[in-house]
Amino acid sequence: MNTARPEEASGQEPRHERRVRLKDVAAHLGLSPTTVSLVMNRSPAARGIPPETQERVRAAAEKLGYRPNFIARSLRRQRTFAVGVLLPEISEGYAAGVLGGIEDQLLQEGYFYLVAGHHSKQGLLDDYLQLLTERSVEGLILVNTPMDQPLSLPAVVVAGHRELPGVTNVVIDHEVAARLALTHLAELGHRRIAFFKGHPHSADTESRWQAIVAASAELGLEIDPRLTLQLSGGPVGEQFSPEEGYREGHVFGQKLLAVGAPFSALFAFNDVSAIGAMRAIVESGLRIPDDVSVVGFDDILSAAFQNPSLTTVRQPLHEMGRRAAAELLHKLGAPGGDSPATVTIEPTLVLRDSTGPPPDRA
Amino acid sequence: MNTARPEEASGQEPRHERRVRLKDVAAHLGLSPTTVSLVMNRSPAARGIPPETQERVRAAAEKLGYRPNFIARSLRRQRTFAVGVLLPEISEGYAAGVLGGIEDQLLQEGYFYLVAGHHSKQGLLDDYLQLLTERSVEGLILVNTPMDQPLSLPAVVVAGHRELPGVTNVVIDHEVAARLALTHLAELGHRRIAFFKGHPHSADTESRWQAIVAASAELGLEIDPRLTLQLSGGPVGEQFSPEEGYREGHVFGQKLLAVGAPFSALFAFNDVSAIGAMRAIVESGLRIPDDVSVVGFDDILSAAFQNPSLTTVRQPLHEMGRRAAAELLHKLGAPGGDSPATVTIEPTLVLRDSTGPPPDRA
DNA sequence: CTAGCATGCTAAAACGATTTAGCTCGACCC
DNA sequence: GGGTCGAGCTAAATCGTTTTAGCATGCTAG
Repeated sequence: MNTARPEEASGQEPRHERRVRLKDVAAHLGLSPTTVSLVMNRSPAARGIPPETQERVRAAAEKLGYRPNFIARSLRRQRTFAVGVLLPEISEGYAAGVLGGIEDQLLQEGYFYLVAGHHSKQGLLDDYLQLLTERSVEGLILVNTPMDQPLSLPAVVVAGHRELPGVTNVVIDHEVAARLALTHLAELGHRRIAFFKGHPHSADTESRWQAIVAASAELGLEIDPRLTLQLSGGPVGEQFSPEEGYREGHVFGQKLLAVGAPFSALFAFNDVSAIGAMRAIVESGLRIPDDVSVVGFDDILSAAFQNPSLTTVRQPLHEMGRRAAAELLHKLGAPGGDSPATVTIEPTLVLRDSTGPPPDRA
Repeated sequence: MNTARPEEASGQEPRHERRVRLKDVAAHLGLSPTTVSLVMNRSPAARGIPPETQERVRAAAEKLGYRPNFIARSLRRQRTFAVGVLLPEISEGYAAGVLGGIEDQLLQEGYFYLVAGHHSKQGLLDDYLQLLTERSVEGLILVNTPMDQPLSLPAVVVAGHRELPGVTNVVIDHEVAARLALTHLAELGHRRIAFFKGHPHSADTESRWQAIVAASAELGLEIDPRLTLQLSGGPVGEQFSPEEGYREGHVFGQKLLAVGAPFSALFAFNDVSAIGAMRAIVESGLRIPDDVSVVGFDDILSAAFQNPSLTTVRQPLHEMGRRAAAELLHKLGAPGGDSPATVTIEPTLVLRDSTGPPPDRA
């Protein structure tokens, strides 16, 4: 019935009561905002404030439910503790895996991040880069995102095409990947191995292929050009969707069988094409792994669910994201410090049921 | 080492030149910051400023490369154009799909978002809720995230357990889902259908099962309790990983076959358990779909890659994320306005090769 | 007695915008 | 000649912090 109090007056709607500000705490204590700020931030300058007062301040802050306004603080300190992440799109599988790792690492270190999916459109990419800068992100992580201009912020690139001055690249160790897969096949006894090469526009294609060539030489395996098929990858700049990759794998599997040159194993460029090829192989009446062994690359979820389950080189996407974030935070913490140009991540071989010894030669 | 001219002193490293501020543009033109601000924001109050001056201002801003500082603007306007997203973790598949939709919608409308993965830990959830609030997000989207306390911000929940006052729930239309799947099976001629019920702690379990019961009645199908298996789902509060779900599906498929009661179709709770069950079915010597038809739920990527490919009820995750974001933006735009308590999204049935007519009865 | 020095605080200026409330000047009216 | 009006601006407050530079006050030392 008391109408004097404003919060009573608007009693109908439970209005958002205003957030408690530093100033409110100060007023409540009869102290200055400065003092409260110093205490709350455990600033070294709070040396001069007696423990008793400090305790009073903290108690009041707690009691009033004071929470500092991060925006105001950011403005004043010129630090946002936020980084920007640019990627083609989240649902892509690859990017989502990496993003998960980025997320873990950043939040753990008290940072947040803003994500923008540019859908492989240059215009959007430029716009979002602009917007992120306006929002004062402190650094950038680019996932699977081609970039030609030099960046005005500290940056780390995951699966990037080219080298950019000052930016760190996080890449999978293709040497190890090739050696793992081919050693496994060679030890099983395979000598004639077919390959799917990656799309010419994919970042990983070239280095992976070189690693395969090197590892083959090391192991004394010969590469038969007739058994080396290059996936097309669709229109420049766009990525194949997984379904398209699967279809292409299916078609290329059929092509491979049609070549006529004998082979007992296939090392595909990625899991989706491997899975597509498996379908073609099974359809042709051959059995996996009895007649043909198949090794994929990536270790997507479906790889484990295949029948037979797919042996594959696992890209630790989460770990790659984690490292990318860690590397960026390092740059932010030590500007001008020593940042590696490249961080290589070790893949692992996941042994499943799609590989086995080659059939006995008649 | 401090010399007179700072920018000369650090000449070695091409230091970040300071961002151009509003004040700089104003000074450059001999105008006041006020004027420049009015013009740049096309404020109605800029009515009084002659077009010629406006043009001068815009030209100068362009020339100097002026970009407003979003932080400062946020502080003054008390708007951040940012929302917070809480989810268990990004790589989970479900959440990543929804996040993709959220992302599309929000960026399109000029918002950004901050994501926090709480890994199903209450402590982390509370902390991140706090942190997001401190960062002044304007609203929240909770994906697959149980929440008991009422929230202090406008919020939309995707796949939430309970109803919260004032928050909008985005849910799949289970009625439609059940009808789609069961009608399909009934039309093929199936009468004896087995079911996997969801984990007791999953948000969707109860409503989906009720919908199944209702649809069965409608279609004159009888539900045999012996053919109704409830998945366990592991420890309370934790989610099964996909691999575990797959293994559970495999085990439950075996159980189902061991029951001895005849059935010609299985409607699983999700794709991973369906895929696991398919493996058990094939291993037992039965053929899919000749002997047993299988319908999944979700349409994960692997569903299309199975052999045979899996007929499933597709949850349009992207669309659900989009709608959630749209609904939140609506709330933000019209506070106190009319927000539906529930938004239901229509699933679709994806026909593939795991369903067919039942075997002829002898 | 006074300079010097802790001690315990605070005033005020940032940070970079937006926004409210005018201010100045000339033209026009009566 | 004084008042009014509109045109074209601007001063200053504000958002909520942090941080620099001091200001009182009382004690001690010389």
